[in-house]
Amino acid sequence: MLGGYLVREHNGITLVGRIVETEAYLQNDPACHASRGMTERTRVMFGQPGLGYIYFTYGMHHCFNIVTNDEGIGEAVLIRALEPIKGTEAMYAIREKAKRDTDLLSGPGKLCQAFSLTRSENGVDLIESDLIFLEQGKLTKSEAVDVTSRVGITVAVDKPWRFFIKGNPFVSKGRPSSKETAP
DNA sequence: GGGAAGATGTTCT
DNA sequence: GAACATCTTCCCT
Repeated sequence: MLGGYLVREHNGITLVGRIVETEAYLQNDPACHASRGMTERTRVMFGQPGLGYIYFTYGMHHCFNIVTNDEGIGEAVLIRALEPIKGTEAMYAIREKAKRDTDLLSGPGKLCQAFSLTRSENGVDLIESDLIFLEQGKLTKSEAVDVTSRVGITVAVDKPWRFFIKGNPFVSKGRPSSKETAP
């Protein structure tokens, strides 16, 4: 999934971002919303692969996931950061706080705001939709994938399920949540 | 430049 | 009523 493109048509403007950072959430993973069974909120995660699962958290932020496993299995990949490719002017207009390109999409809450993804887009079919969909892309020769533990969680912090393009400036600044104790 | 805490609403116990 | 897959601001170094 890293290196692919997320395309969003909004108000007649095309926004494109390249996926540079993701996290995996599996069903038997305590940090995954679906680990405690299906609820009203996590229903989409148990749907067919290719759906977009969007939830609201911390009172002011949305997070965008892509459902990955078969129907009946609650697993998804969180999109944590995108590299702005197209429509950056519209992103700046929405995100007034952003001063540089690296401020626009470098975090799950930021990219949802810039792409205008809210709960009303929850459950969208990324394969059928003309408004939100994915395009294929791949890593260049000089790019490498790095892996760390995940960010912003309090359980299963030792699971190395955060994937990102090594050295890419648009990866979020969040540090892995595993406790790094001095040797 | 970096760490700590506040903001704020939905979901689940 | 507590927790939360975060972002921003404020204050310190």
